[in-house]
Amino acid sequence: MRVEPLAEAARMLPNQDPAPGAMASVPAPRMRTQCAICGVREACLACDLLPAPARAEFTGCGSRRVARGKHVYRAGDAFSALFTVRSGSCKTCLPLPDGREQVTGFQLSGDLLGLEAIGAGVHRCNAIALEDSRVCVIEFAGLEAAALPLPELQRHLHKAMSLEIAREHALMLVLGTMDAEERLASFLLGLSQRYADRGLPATPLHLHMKREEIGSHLGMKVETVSRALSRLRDEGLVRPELRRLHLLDLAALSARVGARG
Amino acid sequence: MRVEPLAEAARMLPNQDPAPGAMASVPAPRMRTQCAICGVREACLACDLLPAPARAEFTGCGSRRVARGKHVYRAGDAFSALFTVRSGSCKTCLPLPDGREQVTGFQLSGDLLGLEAIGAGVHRCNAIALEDSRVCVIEFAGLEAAALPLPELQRHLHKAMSLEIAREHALMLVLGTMDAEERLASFLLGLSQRYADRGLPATPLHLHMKREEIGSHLGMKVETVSRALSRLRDEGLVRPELRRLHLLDLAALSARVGARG
DNA sequence: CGGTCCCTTGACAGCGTTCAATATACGTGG
DNA sequence: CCACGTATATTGAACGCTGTCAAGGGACCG
Repeated sequence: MRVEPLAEAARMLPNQDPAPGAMASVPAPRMRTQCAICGVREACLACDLLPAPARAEFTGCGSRRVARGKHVYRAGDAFSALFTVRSGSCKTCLPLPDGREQVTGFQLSGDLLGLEAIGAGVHRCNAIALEDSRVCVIEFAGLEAAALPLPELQRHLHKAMSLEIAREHALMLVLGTMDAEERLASFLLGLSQRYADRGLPATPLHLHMKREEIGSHLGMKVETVSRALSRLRDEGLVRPELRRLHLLDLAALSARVGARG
Repeated sequence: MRVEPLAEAARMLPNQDPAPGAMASVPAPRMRTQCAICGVREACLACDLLPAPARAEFTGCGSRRVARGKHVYRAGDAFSALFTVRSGSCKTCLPLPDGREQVTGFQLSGDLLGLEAIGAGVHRCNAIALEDSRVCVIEFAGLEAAALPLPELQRHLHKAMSLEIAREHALMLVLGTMDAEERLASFLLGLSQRYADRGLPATPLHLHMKREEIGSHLGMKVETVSRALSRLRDEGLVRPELRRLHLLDLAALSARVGARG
């Protein structure tokens, strides 16, 4: 069992984060140059943990391109596979009866998609690519079978699911206790941290999602997102350039999240 | 694999719930008269799914009394075991640096506690009994080991975790899109449904938690909870009697949740 | 019986939503 | 390459809901 993801997980959780209040995320698996099964760059859940003999048998793993705006899966689809984001990024959103949607999360490379569907056997949210992306398809039946003789793989799956739960607890805290500026600061710090985890520059960060999608994720309207962003800009904490955003003062952003982080 | 929990899970999720908008919950396992291992009434995760031979070896399961207001575990505790509520009820809450708390959930009999700690190896929230309760202690190392040769047990665990994730997505929707009355109506409908799942009368329901705890869970202040409750009372939808609450019009409550459920 | 905790209600202020207008970026087709 | 239309982002003004502050009543416990 690699230990880095655990350490990252601990850091990302409330009260222990170096950037207090930053929204927790499922830590990215340490990147490798190539997936042993799919032959695509970077590692994924199954590829990374299956020992060589099992890998040869585990054929339920393949990669798939997803163009910007296209679905990885739709609410209502029967559940059969998990996905990991290999490159690009996605959003997951619960559809509402009136046509609106609640964005439940944004996924960067290495993040898992579809964990919410194992229990019911049906996907409950839409997963949509925010940019041209590539996902790894992991047949869940095969994964479960492969995990039976492999404690390491089983533990990895359990941890990924548990971290997702912890991440959502942190988001509940954001939605339940913070005002607009705090929510936005928390979101930006978390995103920056996740970029850094992946070896990308933590600033400037490229926002692949619309303001409206950020708002849906944070429980705010577009106008409120824009206004909060403008206030953070006026205070010298960030420099927004549409989809590009410079973080100018991480400490001040953390302080802005304050006692609620 | 029993099928009832699956059906229940599907019902509890957005867009498919018989009480639209009711907050989703992890369905209670179908009750049995006695746990085969602990000898306590009702079944639990491990007890119910371990075949007889494995059961004899699995000693990491025992029950524990928890008095009202006492902790099942505390934030910061090392993770070693999951818990199921056998009787009574609990709350889980994320502590905030300033001493306040965010209630992440209420657990009734049959519900699992501690799933959020598997990933980090450390509990991130407090679990506190709302009334004199009894919990079943399930050593996680033993459970994982026991699950290795048992696909059924493994799947059960995966489903429980996945349903927890789906439940929290639904709560994010509540926190992100609903106003005070809708949140409260959704909460009460969900609670009523969970009581019914356990064979208890769906109304009147006994609220073991304080208004303040309901508020923390729903992202509202005590006064707002009280006011929203009074409005629902004035409209003839509920009849509150302090900790006792009659649901007078389920259909109207569902309608109140409206298009957002 | 007194004290504390919990719940409810009122008045007011503040923040976020709503409605509206404007500006800018992007995509499409000429 | 330019022109146009659409989508996205920002900003302003007024309204409404929820938070805040304050007071009072009632249940439970020692």
